[in-house]
Amino acid sequence: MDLTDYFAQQFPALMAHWPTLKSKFTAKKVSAGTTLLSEGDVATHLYFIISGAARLSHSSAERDITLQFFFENQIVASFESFYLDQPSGFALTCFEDSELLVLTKTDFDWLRQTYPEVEPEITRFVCERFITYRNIFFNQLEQSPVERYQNLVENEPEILDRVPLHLVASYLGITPVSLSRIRTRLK
Amino acid sequence: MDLTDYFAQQFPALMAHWPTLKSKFTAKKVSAGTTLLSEGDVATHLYFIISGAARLSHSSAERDITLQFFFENQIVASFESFYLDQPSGFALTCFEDSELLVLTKTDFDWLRQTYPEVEPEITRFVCERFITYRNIFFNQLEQSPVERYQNLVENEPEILDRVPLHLVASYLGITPVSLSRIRTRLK
DNA sequence: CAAACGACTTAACATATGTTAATGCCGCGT
DNA sequence: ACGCGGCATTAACATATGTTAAGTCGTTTG
Repeated sequence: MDLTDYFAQQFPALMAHWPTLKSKFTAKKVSAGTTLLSEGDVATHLYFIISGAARLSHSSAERDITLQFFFENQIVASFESFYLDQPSGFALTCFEDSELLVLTKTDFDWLRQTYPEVEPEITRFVCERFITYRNIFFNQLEQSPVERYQNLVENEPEILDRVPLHLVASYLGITPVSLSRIRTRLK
Repeated sequence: MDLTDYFAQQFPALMAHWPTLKSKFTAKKVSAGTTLLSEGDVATHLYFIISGAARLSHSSAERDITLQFFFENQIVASFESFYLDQPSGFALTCFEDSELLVLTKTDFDWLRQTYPEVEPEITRFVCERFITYRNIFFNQLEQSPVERYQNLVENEPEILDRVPLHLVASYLGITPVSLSRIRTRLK
């Protein structure tokens, strides 16, 4: 799946304007550790990951929680911030060297206004994002760390292959020490 | 604040059609313990609380979590289910004898279609609900039970006055036993 | 090439929570 | 009036987690 496949799937009506849309994306290379968006800032860019990996996270005094990982051929942004022009509750960081395609909010808004027929697709996409967030939080609330780890092994093994364990721990909402204990316990 | 004040505040454009809107509401009395919406069902009604109290909750095998309490002069529903026609992730239950005004989804949709100028207000309202949920979940994730209890005492003392402690515990994401210990510790 | 750094594991300790169970209190209904 | 049930508190116990610290291994870097 490449960028065109992604858009064809997520935004069929928008895809009709692909030539225009395509020209709005600009390429960008960043090194591991680059922050694309800080918590509290309003998102002004949307990214498509050509190669590399990013994480959406939320930090407090005590913890650093990863909400989601993003890899090749995925769109990533703090969508609710990008869409609503609200300060983001999440930070967005590349944890591998990455190649990105970037779409500015200005171009995005221009597309929305120019092609109003895509509006429902965008609304639907944002609503689905919110539902996704809700499900992520439900998992955190209703499952134990062990259960969450087992789910990860079952359903998202690619994350374990690719993401350093201390970030996996933050994804599970526990410390790296605790994750290590869980892994030995389950051996 | 009564129902008209509430609508004037939340939906000024909708309020212009108040006489029509008013006639769509029907009164309903329910006794404590009545479930207005079960988890997994699609919300077909919106409620305005004249008197009494309700809670929005999510149950799993292990826990029963209260996300929010609602009292007099508040609109309550599983908004994301009502708006998106999706199965609700939450149950809605009255935990006191309550008098309600009820608006059906059918009438709600009729209002939306008849007065399209209110659509942005509704979208905004739903987005704000999502942001509210996000903040509730953030609190659960980043604060300790003791901190959450202290926040409650500080910012929502009316809940402690009115809600039985075992429900307060479910609101804090802990067991009644643990809440009781926290309270004695803080004395 | 050696040192430094990052990632991961393991151990030891303190602590808070869940669980289960017993007790007391209060209100409600028969 | 009496008894039952729901609610809250308290105690005892098991357990998982966080914290701190130490140690290993591998890679990067000067």
